Amino acid sequence: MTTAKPQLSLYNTLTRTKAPFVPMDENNVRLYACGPTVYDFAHIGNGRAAIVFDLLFRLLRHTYGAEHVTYVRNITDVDDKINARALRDHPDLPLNEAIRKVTETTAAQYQKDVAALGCLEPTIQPRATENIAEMQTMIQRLLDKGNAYQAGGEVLFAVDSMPDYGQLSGRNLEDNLAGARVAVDTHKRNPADFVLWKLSSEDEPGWDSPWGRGRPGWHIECSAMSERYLGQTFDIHGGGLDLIFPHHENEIAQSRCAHGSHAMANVWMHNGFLQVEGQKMSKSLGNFFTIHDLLETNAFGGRKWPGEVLRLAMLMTHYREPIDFSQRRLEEALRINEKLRRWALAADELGFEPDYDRLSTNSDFEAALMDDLNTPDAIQSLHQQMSDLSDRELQSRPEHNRRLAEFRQSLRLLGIKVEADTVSPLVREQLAARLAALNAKNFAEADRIRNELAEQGIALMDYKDETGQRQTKWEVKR
RNA sequence: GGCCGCGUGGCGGAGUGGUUACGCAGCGGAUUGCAAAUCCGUGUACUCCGGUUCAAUUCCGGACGCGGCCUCCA
Repeated sequence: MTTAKPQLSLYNTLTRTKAPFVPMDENNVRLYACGPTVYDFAHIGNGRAAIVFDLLFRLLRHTYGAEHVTYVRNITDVDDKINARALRDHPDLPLNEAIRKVTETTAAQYQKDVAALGCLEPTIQPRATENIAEMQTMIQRLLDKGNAYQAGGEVLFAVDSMPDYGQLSGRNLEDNLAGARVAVDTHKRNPADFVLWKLSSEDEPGWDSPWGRGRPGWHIECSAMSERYLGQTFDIHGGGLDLIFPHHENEIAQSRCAHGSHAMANVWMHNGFLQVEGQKMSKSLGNFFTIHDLLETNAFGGRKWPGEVLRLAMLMTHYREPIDFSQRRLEEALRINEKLRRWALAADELGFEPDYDRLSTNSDFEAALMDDLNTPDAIQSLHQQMSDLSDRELQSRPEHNRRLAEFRQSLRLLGIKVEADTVSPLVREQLAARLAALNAKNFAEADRIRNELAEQGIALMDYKDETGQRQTKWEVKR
């Protein structure tokens, strides 16, 4: 009996519908996600985006083979916020040096943070500053084709030159004007026109160009880098909901006009926002948390949170829905994670190969993920699997091992990290001493040791083995 | 003002035109020297008002509430 492999379906912001995903080239499935602007620690909202597209990356690798997927996530290291931060933090250094210091340390911190959240490294992580020439080439092409013009010391994209501008966000130019919040720049032909290149003053970073020493606008880098690494048209482009307009809309405008193409990416995916304890996360409300805060400090809920718990807390909700990030939610994720860990460690003791392709996951689990990354449903399957695994009758059959391996693979596909803990030799001695006390029915001594270990965060679980001998399992509390 | 999305039991959270989601917490039980872990059992639900339908939480319309974008933003 063979069951058809579930077909991956994805919700496409461009069409506002869910549809089967058909890659342009099965041997090179291409994904681009907007990465961080490296001027400060990434916050947990950034973390959610990283996790969502990492999961998609994992799922694509699982489906098409790890070597057949290219995932590009850019690092934006040109930005006026970076300049401001450099001036503030390193007033004594020359600007370029100060900027490099800011971008390098921030980028390194970002890599560390998202790795802790269980994110794989993307295939390519290009930096804007390493792709200035590509941006200039694209800008020149847009000028040559009449989609851009120079005015007021800037090169601007002319939205009127693109008849179907606004497709992604579902808004037309009149809608935008109705809001009347678009800054009125007299040098713009249309108030919605946006900057491709702007001149830099002496004390701003800049690159020489045919239009003078300056720096690129915000949107052009993604157009240039995605073309360089993924081609003029590629499969999937992702980012946060807030990027739909103007960022992604403008990327599409630049790329399609420069290439004369019908599409920049076939599928556009956007993850939902998160709130913190029911409120919008903002520095002024004092509920702004970085990934680093959650991982390494007691700022949120008075304790540190393991990366895999944060990841699970995110995946408990479908990626397009809003999340209310709360302490209660993290506590629930922590509990679920402990349970997942126990079964995963049981599987690891049997020594299964950690190889995505060699072992299949549970089919219900996989079907859930293939349905537009329905992670809550996938987690439901994990609960079902654990429930099945604990069935005595199943445990007596060889199939139990296979099911255990499937479960382990499911967790891997989700990117939930599980690593065995270790304890010191001293703790091992205490465990042995306690077991001896138990066998001597010296419960007072046994409880004393148990309490002592509990204070170190080590929880004990007594049981009897097949021969009726007392045994103790331990667990490091997280 | 324009555009987009959401409203499910104490909490988290899928899904469906008619049948138990699931989990966390709670409660009861098994087990345990006591615990912990585990297992078994268990209550509470689909914002409101219309419409379509034999039947709506599920489709349509409206109201109310919440969030996002239109300006830097995951």
